[in-house]
Amino acid sequence: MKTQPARKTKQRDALREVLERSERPLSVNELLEAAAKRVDGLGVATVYRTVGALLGDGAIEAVEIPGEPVRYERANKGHHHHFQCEKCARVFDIAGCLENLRTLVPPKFRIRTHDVTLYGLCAACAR
Amino acid sequence: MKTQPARKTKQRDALREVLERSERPLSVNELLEAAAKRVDGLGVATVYRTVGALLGDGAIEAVEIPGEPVRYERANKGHHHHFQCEKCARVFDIAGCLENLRTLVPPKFRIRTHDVTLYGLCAACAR
DNA sequence: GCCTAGATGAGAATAGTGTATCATTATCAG
DNA sequence: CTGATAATGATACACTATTCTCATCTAGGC
Repeated sequence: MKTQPARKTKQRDALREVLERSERPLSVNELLEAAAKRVDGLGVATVYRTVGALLGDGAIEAVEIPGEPVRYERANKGHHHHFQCEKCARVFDIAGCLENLRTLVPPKFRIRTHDVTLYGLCAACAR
Repeated sequence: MKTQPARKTKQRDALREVLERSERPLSVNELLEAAAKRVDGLGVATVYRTVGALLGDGAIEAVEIPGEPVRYERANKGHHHHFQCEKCARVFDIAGCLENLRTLVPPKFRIRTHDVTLYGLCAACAR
């Protein structure tokens, strides 16, 4: 998988912009759907290719939740975690993080990263 | 998916026992591999069926980590989370949990559950 | 405007998981 | 011991997510 040699196209612009403007992580399908409104006939392959390139550039990051398709979001949001609504299945960012994680593991274990995902109902679905 | 009408077989015993004795969550393949040592010719279908029944009984619980096959572990361990070694890919239990999660989400959101997964090197791989 | 290599889109191909089918085997009540 | 029927195992099938192929299109240097 090599870096895309760069050429400005409307499909890439559309995808980049959708990702840039979204306040929550989007799956490939959500991306396709949203970007297809701007570029007619947009295909999945292009979405995958562009997402791959953006990941390579470090412009976006993957958000993985078990049993769910991978979602992507802007990389410049700082450390945060996610919340998935059990009703509408959308994923939201949540600010902040727990910092006493180190204390949880046995002494010889080395922690490099961590994921925290909360599940429940989002504001819209909770009423 | 209905409850299995119960009949004692060596394959079920083997699977139940492997799960019972394992100190860490096991995937279907790990289960198959481990139980096949006791019951020759054990098939995947039986593993899936048995796991399904045990889940239904509440005897085991699913442990899901993004991009990884689902693992299963005894349900009577109490609340805890998991650690995955980035080298050997095994998953370990970690005791304890962060309790100030409620403070992280916007006020209208309702939290029902949460997952915390740490990644790094296990004691064996860290040296 | 022309040309070429990069980019695209449609669909085929792949990979990983889990379920359904069905002939055979084995449990266990009587 | 025997028979009814649940359980098994091999395999086909279904699904989803992602990659590949390749003919066609197009951005952009000249």
